[in-house]
Order: sequence, then structure tokens, then C-alpha cells
Amino acid sequence: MPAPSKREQIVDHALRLFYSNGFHATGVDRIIAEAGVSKKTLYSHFRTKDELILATLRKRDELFRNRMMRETEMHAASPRERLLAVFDFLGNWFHDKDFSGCMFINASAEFAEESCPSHMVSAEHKRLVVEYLESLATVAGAREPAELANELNMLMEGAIVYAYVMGDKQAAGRAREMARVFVDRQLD
Amino acid sequence: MPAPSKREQIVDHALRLFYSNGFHATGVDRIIAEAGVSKKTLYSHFRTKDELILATLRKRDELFRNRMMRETEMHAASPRERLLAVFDFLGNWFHDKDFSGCMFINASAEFAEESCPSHMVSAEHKRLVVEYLESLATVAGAREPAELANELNMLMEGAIVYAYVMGDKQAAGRAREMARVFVDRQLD
DNA sequence: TCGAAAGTAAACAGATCGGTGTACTTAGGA
DNA sequence: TCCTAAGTACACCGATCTGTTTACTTTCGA
Repeated sequence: MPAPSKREQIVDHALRLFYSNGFHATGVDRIIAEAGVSKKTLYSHFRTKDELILATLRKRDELFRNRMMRETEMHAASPRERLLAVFDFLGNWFHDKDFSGCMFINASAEFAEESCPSHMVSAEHKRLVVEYLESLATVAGAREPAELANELNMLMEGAIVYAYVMGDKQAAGRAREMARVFVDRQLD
Repeated sequence: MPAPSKREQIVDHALRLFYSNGFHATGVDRIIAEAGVSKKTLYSHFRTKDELILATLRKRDELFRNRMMRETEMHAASPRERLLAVFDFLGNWFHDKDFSGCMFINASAEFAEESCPSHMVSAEHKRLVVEYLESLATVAGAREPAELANELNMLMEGAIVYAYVMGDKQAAGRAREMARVFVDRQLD
């Protein structure tokens, strides 16, 4: 295994700090201190802090969706069960020691402007999640895969807010029960 | 109508700025400039910026829930229709010119620590919304009012994320359709 | 009418912000 | 072996941050 590049070190530590402390509240001095690199090195890899933020969001999108797909498909036998297993992944995620909500909802909160790159990357992440759900729905034989995907995602987003804002991690299970209704409707 | 007190001026302008630009990104200098008061005055009414933030969140909770209750009850004839009219209010809100998502989700994003006062006020706001939904569900004769209230709120939170992060303001209507399923189940 | 309370403008404090510049060191391939 | 690229440490820049202080003015009720 090759040693992580300086760039990777920076992105990894920035990702952790941005996720747990917020974007504006995390200064570049803190990032370079924890990543163990000089400020010169950071600014040779990223033109501005905003570009670093974008890089962390892109990495988060990759890591998050990979985990979601892996955990969803690991313990679900049938295509239909897979649609519900997404909520089991959600419950696992909520119980992570470092769970701090959805990084993309958080980014949108700090970067309100819809045309802002960080907000756009966040919207794109959500779109890709729905796309994955739609592929699951299609395989499962849903009558309206796109509709079902958005119904399931609506419940996922709701559960995330419950888990993060209200600290209610049982929300994943309740969302699963609600989801079953919509899965049943579309698959008989 | 009495002239607004200095304190009210400060809270009103701070509320608007925090909501549309974020908490960390909004400096007190900007607030006093737009409110037209001196820094001395601000700090005579609020010990710190954090206390001002708390005051804006409390005012937002009051304004938001008052509007929600008013708009929900205005155009809904029966108790059962009222449960769905909440989603009509949601759609109206999404189309506000200055819509910037849920201020309490945004606050939680910037103040991650669950024990942080701003996060706690946000959680309390959500609890009060669910409480209102439960009262509607009780009046409508739901079999499990608390359960129905949380189902409806789960859909509301999901719709808010769709509207804000993805810019999909039609989500309110889709959430309404989903909500109908759960209302039907509980009221026959 | 006078005195306290509440307001103003503006300088100031000390820290931190994102970002740059300088001078030196290290590592690796031609 | 030597050159280049990439790294380090650290001082520095101007701007901005939250919060305080000073000195003056306005308002208004006893």
C-alpha cells in the first residue's frame, strides 16, 4: 500500500474537520496542523479554501455512496429487500461515533446560494443517491421506479433530520416501516 | 403601533441576515450597520453574539409556528383536511422569495454539538412542531396520534431537504400525496 | 428642569482569518 | 552527482472577527 500523498492527507483531515466542526468554523491553520503539512503545500494543491472544500465534498460523495451501496447490497437477499435495506444502512450510519448529519445538507446550510459550487455539488450528490435508488427500484420491478426512488429518498432525508437535529436515531427504523408501504404499492 | 424597540430592531435584522447568510458568515458589524444601531447598544442587550443567535432562533420558532398554524387552519374545513393542509403551508413557504431552508436545520449544521444551546433550541423547535401535528391528529381522531404526527413530520423534513438542497419546491406536493396514505390508515 | 438611562460614533484590543513571500531542506531520477 | 520539484518553518500581509472603552448626545419622567 503506497503512502498517502500529501494531497490525500490534506483532503482526509479537512474532510473530518469540516464534517464535525463546519466549514466556516474550521480554519486552514487547523487543517495544516492536523494534517502535518505546511501552508505552502496546502496552497500548492488547492488555489483557495473553497477549492479544498469542493475536493472534500467530492470525496465524501464517493465514500458515502460506496458505503451505502455496499451495506445495502451485503445483507439483502432479494431486490425487493434491498429497497428496504437502505434504511438499515441509514441506522448503522446514525450510530457512527462521529455522526454529524448529512455533510451535504450541512454544506447547503453554510453556502445558501444555489449557484454556489458547494451547494451545486451537494444537490448533485442527492441526485446521485436518488439515481441509485431508482436503479434498485427498476431491478425490483417497480411500476414507476423514479417515483418510488423519490418516495424512499424523501423518507431518508426526513430520517436524517430526525437523527441529527433531534438526536433520534430510531428514526431509521420508523422510516423503514413507512417505506414498506410504498414498496408494497409498487411491487404488489 | 409603538415604534419597535432597539432590541427588536437588532433581533429582526440579525434574524434576516443569519437566515439568509448563515451564522458564522454574518458578522456583528454587518448586523449593527443594517439595524442602524451602535455596537454598544447591541452589547447592552446581548452579552455575546451567541446570545443574539439564541434570541433570533427563539423569535424564528415563534414566527414560524404561528404562520404554520395560521395557514394550516385557514383553508382547511375538516380536521382531517387540516392534517394535509400542513403540506400546503409547506409549499407556500418554499415559494417565499427569501426561502433559505429550515433555519433550525441550518443552525444544527453550524452548531454540531448536541449540547450546544443553539442545537438544543433547534431540537426543541422540531419537538414543538411534532406536538402541534399530534394535536391535529388527536382532533381528527387518529388511532395513534403521536405515531401519525411523527410520520407526517418525517415527510415534512424530507420535503424541506428536497426544496432547499435540491431546489425542488414541488416536493411539498409529493409529500402531501405520501402523507395521505398515513392519514387514511389512521382514520379509516 | 435636571439627572439618570440609553443612545451615538469611533477608536481600540487582541485574536484569527485566508493567503503570500522568503529562505532553507529533503528526496529522487537523469 | 547534481538538479529540480516538493517539501518545511515561519514571518508577514491586510482584512475581519468578537468584544471593550471613551467621550459625547439624546430622551424623558420625577
